Amino acid sequence: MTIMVGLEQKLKIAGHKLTPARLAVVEVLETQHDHLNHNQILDEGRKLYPKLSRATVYRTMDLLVELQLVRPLYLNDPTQRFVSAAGGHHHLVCCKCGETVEFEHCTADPLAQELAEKYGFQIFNHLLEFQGLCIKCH
Amino acid sequence: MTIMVGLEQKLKIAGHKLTPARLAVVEVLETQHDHLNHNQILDEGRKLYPKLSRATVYRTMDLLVELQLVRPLYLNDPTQRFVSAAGGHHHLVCCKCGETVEFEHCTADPLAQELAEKYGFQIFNHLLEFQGLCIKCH
DNA sequence: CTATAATTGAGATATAATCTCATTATGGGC
DNA sequence: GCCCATAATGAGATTATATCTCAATTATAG
Ligand SMILES: [Zn+2]
Ligand SMILES: [Zn+2]
Ligand SMILES: [Zn+2]
Ligand SMILES: [Zn+2]
Repeated sequence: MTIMVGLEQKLKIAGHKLTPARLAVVEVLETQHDHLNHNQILDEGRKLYPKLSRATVYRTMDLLVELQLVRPLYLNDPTQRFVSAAGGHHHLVCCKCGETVEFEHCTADPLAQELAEKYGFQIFNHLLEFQGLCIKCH
Repeated sequence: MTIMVGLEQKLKIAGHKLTPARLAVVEVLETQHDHLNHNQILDEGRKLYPKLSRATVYRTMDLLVELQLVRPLYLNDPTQRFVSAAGGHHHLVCCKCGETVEFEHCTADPLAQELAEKYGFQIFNHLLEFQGLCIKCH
């Protein structure tokens, strides 16, 4: 999640303690790829800080979600995964084999504007996910 | 999921047996509201067919997903929920209180076309979800 | 009606998420 | 630098969700 820079700063500014456990989690998010789930964050985090506990991973991710630095996402298995909360997230998912392609070009922003006005929402980001069959599966 | 008509027919056409357990699940999907999870389908289904087992609910939903009559979705809790696979699904979700608004107008279709060509996907439907704060939470 | 293969239910098992509570350690105040 | 209040932690128990196993049942074609 290399887009996720300065998580440490942001935690501090928000008045939270910079404990080794949190720093390990944050380090993982900043250096590893996107879409990690709690277990993967735990495993990677323990390489940096072996005492790291599962509960702390869950708690730290809750905190980061609350601060809107990160957001949860489900792909093709029943675990919650995390991506940067900045900007949109765009997937093409194959219903059969689960292959996932990410794409960049997206037309959601004008719509976001419109919806924000219509419903009084303040919109930060979005997920646009297309389901279908990949080239190998049809 | 009142859009979901004729599930029964479609199961039969696809060569699957019309057992009372399946009929109960299908009846629930056709008469209750959207976004039910496995547990809710089980509870409702048992009102129609008390012997209905949890495993059969999971299996039937797997089958309906495979036949692309229904598709899974995660909202603000860790349970898989189901909506009609027809057309798109469009949400505005409040990160704080979880309030979910559904909207209709959507601009994803031209993009779907473009992506289908670019990546060789055959696209059936999509999910467009905006995250933000609802009017009460900001 | 019968044969057969698909389907089922019950419960065991596996995996994911949450909770509890005694212990530890950060960071502000001095 | 030291102390203290309080936030934060870790270990393990608990709960919730999902998957698997297998003997028994049953829908349907013929
Ligand atoms: Zn595929
Ligand atoms: Zn977008
Ligand atoms: Zn919906
Ligand atoms: Zn749409």
